[in-house]
Amino acid sequence: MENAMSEAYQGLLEIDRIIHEPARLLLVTILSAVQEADFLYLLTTTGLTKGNLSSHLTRLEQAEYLVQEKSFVGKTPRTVCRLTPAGQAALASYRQQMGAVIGE
Amino acid sequence: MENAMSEAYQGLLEIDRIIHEPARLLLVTILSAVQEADFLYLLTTTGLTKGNLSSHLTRLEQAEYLVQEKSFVGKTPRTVCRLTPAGQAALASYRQQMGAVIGE
DNA sequence: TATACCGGTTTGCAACACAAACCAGTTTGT
DNA sequence: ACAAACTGGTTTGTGTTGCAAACCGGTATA
Repeated sequence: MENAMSEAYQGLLEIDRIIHEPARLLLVTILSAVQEADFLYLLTTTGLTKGNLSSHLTRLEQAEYLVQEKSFVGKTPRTVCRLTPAGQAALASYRQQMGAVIGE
Repeated sequence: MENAMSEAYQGLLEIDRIIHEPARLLLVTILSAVQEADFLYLLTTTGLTKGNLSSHLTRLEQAEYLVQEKSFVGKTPRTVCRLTPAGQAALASYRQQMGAVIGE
């Protein structure tokens, strides 16, 4: 039983760090709920600074967990973000792993 | 509902980083199950390197989440670790917060 | 007397989360 | 018309920290 335990929990050491970071977990959790959100919406709902938000979005984009689509609304720029299937899968997997550790 | 959501999840940004770190979450999870464990037991069950294990234990000790009691068994040193009440409380609180986010 | 092990700790470094400074463009004030 | 302030972000600088490797005092082995 102790062996079973340690094997079940050791997965923690390989958990997805991209998602595990609290700010990004917050972002992907929000995005998984609303499908689509722009920079300013994420800025106010998360309370992150602009710099932080920008860099976390970039990191998630590099991981191909989300896409940022840049456009103009009238004359002001607008960035809208959406999770990719890979991002949704990564979040689902993370939830499952963490659920096993903290939960039941 | 979106407001309720964002408020519920924003706590993520203040989550306890001491516990949140995977290696330490693994350690406190194990310790919460077995009450007491020595360095070598933790070394083999976690698969951490000695250096890593040592520094994470030190960090948890500084946070007063665990105590390390050093003694000698015959002529070889032995370090046994046990969670403090504060440590148990911190883990319980962490589980609750993360459970709320990942949805159990 | 080396040599290798034991039970750890300390050191060195690359990664990174964060905030502050910055930037191109637009609107507002005078 | 010109400057100042605002908008929607990005880039830069820095302190922290997670990690592995080197190290350390002691003990058993050859």
